[in-house]
Amino acid sequence: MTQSLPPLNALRAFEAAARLNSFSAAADELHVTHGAISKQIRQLEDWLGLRLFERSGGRVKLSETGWRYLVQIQDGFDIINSATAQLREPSAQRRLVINSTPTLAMRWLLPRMGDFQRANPDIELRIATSDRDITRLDAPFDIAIRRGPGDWPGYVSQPFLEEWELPLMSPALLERHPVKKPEDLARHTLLLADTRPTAWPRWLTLAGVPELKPAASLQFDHFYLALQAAIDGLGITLGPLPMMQHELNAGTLVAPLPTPVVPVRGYCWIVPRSQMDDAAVNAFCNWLERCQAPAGQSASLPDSVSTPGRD
Amino acid sequence: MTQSLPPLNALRAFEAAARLNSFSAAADELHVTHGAISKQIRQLEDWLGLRLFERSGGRVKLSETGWRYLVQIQDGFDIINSATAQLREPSAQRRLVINSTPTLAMRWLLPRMGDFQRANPDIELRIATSDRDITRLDAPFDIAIRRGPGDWPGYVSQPFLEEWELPLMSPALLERHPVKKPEDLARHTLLLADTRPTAWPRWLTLAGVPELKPAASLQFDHFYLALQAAIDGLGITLGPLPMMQHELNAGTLVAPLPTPVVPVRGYCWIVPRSQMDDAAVNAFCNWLERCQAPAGQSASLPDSVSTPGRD
DNA sequence: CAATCAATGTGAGTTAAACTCACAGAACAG
DNA sequence: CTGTTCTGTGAGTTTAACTCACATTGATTG
Repeated sequence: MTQSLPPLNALRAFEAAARLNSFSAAADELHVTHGAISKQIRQLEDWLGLRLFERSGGRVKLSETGWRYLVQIQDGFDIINSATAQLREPSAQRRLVINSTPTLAMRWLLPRMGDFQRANPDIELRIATSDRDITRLDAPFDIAIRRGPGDWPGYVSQPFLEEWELPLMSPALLERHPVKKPEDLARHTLLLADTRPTAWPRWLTLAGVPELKPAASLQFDHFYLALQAAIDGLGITLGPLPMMQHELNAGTLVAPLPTPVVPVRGYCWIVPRSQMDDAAVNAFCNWLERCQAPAGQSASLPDSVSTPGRD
Repeated sequence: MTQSLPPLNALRAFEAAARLNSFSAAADELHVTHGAISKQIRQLEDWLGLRLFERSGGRVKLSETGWRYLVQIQDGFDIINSATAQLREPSAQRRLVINSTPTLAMRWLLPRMGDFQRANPDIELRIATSDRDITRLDAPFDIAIRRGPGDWPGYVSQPFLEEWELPLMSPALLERHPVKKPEDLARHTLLLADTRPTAWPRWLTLAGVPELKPAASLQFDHFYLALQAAIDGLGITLGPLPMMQHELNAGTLVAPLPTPVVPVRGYCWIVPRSQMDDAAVNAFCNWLERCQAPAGQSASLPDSVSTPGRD
């Protein structure tokens, strides 16, 4: 957490000077003397053990290192700043705010949400997306959706969707570069996502090829991009079922290797305990629980994928 | 920026005490006395003009307000913390890092990226997504893609994709609720995205119905979700062309009202000046510039959309 | 060229924030 | 009841932040 924070006041002086590219302008902004700024920045540089500014002839120029540092800490200060501003001006919230992981929103919620809209025309929604742990969210929400089960004190949560993973790719790619056994993946581009760092290593291990090196890899920060890349034929992703069942049924994606099918954590809705009496919240959660896809729809698989017992 | 930051040292004491739910534990962690923590938190509360903890009988309990504040400022501190840690341990980067807006990644880059892969099999990519201004990014990148033109000192930028907007919806929704003139939008759900706050007001104004109120609205933090919601038949979004031309051609989406077509800022690639000699960077930028869709493909429009002069 | 200006650097001194210490009060457990 | 643990607070101490005045440097101007 805060175990190795630099001197914060000095950091503040640095941010201003770096942004303004001028110690005296920073001094003006912070209502101190230029000498104070000069010293604070020196202090910070000494603390860090490196130079953040290049100095020449009574002028300073932000170094490359300093610039990289600036763009990062600015975010930190901005967040603190806006958190503080929000604290001072309470905002009224009128619509149901759902905070979902992006992939689940794209591939599970939106395709089915027409049903919710028709059943609840008086409930307006806002969908915000994040992979963050709910305790780390910037904005309040009525319902969050995350992988679970999890430990969320002060919240009520309930699983509503299970998940297991297996390789998915586009039919066109499969036709161009057939995949009949796990070893064939070595000739492919694997699609990786920051949010699921252990997915491929785990699958490859269970498939008996832990040392397999792909021909190439394409990295994404979010999984929904990896899924879209698979649909666009860029490579092979580990795909979640039943979330992608619709794409399998439609033939947009195929599962070339039906085993191993790796069970992973599913999804839970998470609601602040204080919101549990809200009718709209309850309507949405009930709807989530009723969304499970019918079992055993595997017509488009090369072989029949055994779907683990769900009845 | 940093104009209204609370006393940072006090804030740090608050974060520790709130996280640990104990002033004395916070004192231990920060290597000060409990009295110091008590006073710092008092100072912060006075500065803010509100109570962050509920006190009873020599015990403290984080208030609801305090909790909301905690989860937000923790992010800020975490960012500063990890920026500082990164500064101290340089990390080697090996692949071309593209930082794109999510919508452009999903709808323009990924569908075409197979071409880039085939032409450049030795260039591995990482796609990160963000709507932030490039000066506010957490992580370094080789190439950023943002709406432009913009003012990016220290960078080289080049427009590569123009854009204009008009309403898009799914054919199924159009059939269910026909749209023949702008006023008909009043019976529909409009899809809104934080990243394009003025899009609908501007379009409605140009369409001559500035006061139009939709039957409902569905809000998203990101535009790519609004586009997916339109494809899933949840409502009408303002859709960008030529980005969504493929969906129009395929009949996944239709444009019920061909005018007004609103020109908006297009996209530029943005590269740090220091990276301009990199062959991989140049290959990607050149590819971006060659990606323009062929002009005049409007077979799926109810009426022929006049595509502004592009030849 | 010299003079001027604007910028940062720095030592000594001053001020204000941060902190300690010791005592106080409250709640809980045994 | 006593002992323990926790936060609260006034007085005093320490330290970080700051000012002030002078110094240095490079750019600009005449």
